Amino acid sequence: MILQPSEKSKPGLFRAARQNRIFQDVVDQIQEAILRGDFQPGDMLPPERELKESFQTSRGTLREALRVLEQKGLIEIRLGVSGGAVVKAGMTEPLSESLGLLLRYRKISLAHLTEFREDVEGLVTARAAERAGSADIEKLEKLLSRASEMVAAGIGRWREFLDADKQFHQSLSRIAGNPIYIFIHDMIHDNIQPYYDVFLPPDEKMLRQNYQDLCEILESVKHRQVSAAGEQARMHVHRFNEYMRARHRPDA
Amino acid sequence: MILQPSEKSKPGLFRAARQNRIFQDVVDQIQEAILRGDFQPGDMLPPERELKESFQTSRGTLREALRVLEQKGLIEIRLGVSGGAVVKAGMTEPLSESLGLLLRYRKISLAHLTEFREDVEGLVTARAAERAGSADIEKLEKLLSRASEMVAAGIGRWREFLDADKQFHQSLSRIAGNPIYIFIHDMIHDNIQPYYDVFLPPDEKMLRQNYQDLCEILESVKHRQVSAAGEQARMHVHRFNEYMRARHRPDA
DNA sequence: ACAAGGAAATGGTCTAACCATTATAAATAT
DNA sequence: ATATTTATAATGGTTAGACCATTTCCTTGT
Repeated sequence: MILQPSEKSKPGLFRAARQNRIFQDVVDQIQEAILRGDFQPGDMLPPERELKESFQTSRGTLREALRVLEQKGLIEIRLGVSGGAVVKAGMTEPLSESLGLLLRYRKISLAHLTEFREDVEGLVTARAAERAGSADIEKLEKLLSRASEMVAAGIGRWREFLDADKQFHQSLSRIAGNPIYIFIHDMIHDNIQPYYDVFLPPDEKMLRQNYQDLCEILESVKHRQVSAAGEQARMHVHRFNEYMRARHRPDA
Repeated sequence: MILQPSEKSKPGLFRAARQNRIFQDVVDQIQEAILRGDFQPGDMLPPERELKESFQTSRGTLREALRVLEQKGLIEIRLGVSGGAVVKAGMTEPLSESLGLLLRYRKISLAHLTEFREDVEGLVTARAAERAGSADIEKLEKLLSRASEMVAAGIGRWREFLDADKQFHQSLSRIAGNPIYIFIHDMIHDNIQPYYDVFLPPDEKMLRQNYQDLCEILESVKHRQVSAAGEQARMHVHRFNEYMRARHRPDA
C-alpha cells in the first residue's frame, strides 16, 4: 500500500474550492498525468492547438494553465517547429526562486541564510560520517586531492579550488543519503553564490585554511567520528562566512 | 550599503535570455515594483484593463503574467467588483507546494521527510535553548500547561493536544531567531500533516509520552542545556515518527 | 557533399467581444 | 426608520479567430 494523503495532497490541507477557474482544472489534470507517470521527463506534451481541443477550452485558457505548470517547474516550453512543452526532471528551481524572493522581500537576511547554511552543513556532514562507505571515502579523497593541486597551484586558480570545495560538500550531501539535503544544499547555494561572486576573490591564506578544514573533515568522516565531523563542518562554513562578512560593512 | 547580488539575483546565476516573451517582462516589472515596496502587502494592483494599457499589451498576455505572479505567491486574485490582484505577505505556499511535488514525484519519500524533520527539530530546539529569554520561557510554559490540561482531559481531546504540541514547536522556531526555520518548519508540517490525518488517532499512552517529552525539553531549554535540548527534541520527533510508522505497513 | 533558401509547425501576441461573480447602491417591504 | 430584496456595474474568466516570430528540416542549387 502506498501512503496517500487525503485527496489531492495539496499542502495547505485543502486548496480553495474555486473549480470555477477552468485553467486550474487543466493544470491539475496535466500535473496528475505527469506525476502519475503518463509523461516521463523528456516527453513532450501535445501542441497547444491539440490540447485546447482535448480539454474543450480556448487556447488562451490553456496557455494560462501552461504558464502555471512552467512556473511550477514541471514543464519547459521551447519555441519553433518540434518545440512545445517538454516535461522536466528537476523541479528544483521553484525552491531556489522562492528562497530568493524571501531574501529580496526582506523576510530573511543574508545573515540568516549563512547561519542556516552552517547548521545544515553540520548536519549533513554528521549524517555523512554515519553512513559513508569505502567507495564514498575514495570519492571524497579524489576530490580532496584535486583541491590540493589547486591550492598548490596558487591563488590564480581559486575559482577551480572553490569548485572542488563545492563538489566536496555536494558529495557529502549525497552520502548523507537523504535527497532533501541535496535540494536544500542547492537551494542555499543558488542564493548565496551571487553574493560571493561579488565579494571574492579570496587570499592564499584563506585557501590553505579552507583546504586544511576539508582534510580534517574527511579524517573525521573516515573514522566515523560523527559529532566531530559535524562540528568541524559547521566551523568550516562559519569561518568562511566570517571571512566574507569582513569584506564589506556589516549588514543588518 | 545593502548587499545586492549581481543584477536580478536569479538563482541559476542568470535566467535564459529570452526577453522575447512579453509576459515575462511584465512579470519582472511587477515583481520588482512589489519587492521595491511600491506595493505593500494588502495593496491592490490596478485592474487588468488598466494594466494592459500601462504595459501597452493585450489582456491575454497580461493575464499570463498575472498567472505567473500568482503562482510565485506574490499576488492573490479575487473575483467580483472591487476584486483584482492583491499583494500577498506570505509567499510560503510555493515552498510547501514544491516540496509536495517532490514527494509525489518520488524524488523524496515520506521516510526522508520524517528523518529531515527530526534533524531540523533538533537543530531548532538547540538554537532555541541558546537564545530563549525569560519571556520566551513563560510563553512555552503557558503552552505546556494548556497541553497538560488536554492530556488530563483524556483521549477525546487528542486533536487539541496535538495542536498545542504543534504550537510549542512553532514557538521554538520563533525563539531560535532565524525565520528560515519557521519557513522550513511550516513547509514540513504542511506536507506531513495530510499523512498524519489519515493514520491518527493516537492512544493515551502516546499522549502522555509526548507530554513528558515536552516537559523535559522545556526543562533543558530553561537551563540552557543546548545539546541536551536538541537531542531530546530529536528523539521526541523520532518516537512520534516510529509510532506513526507502526500504524501501517512499512513503506518504501 | 555542402550550402543557401524556403516551407511548415509551433509558440507568442493581439483584438474584441461575451460570461460569471460579487460589492455596492438603489428600491422595496416591513 | 430599518431590514430585505433587487438591480447595477466593476472586475476577473473565457472564447474565437486571426496574425506574428522562431526554429526545424527539407528542398534546391552549386
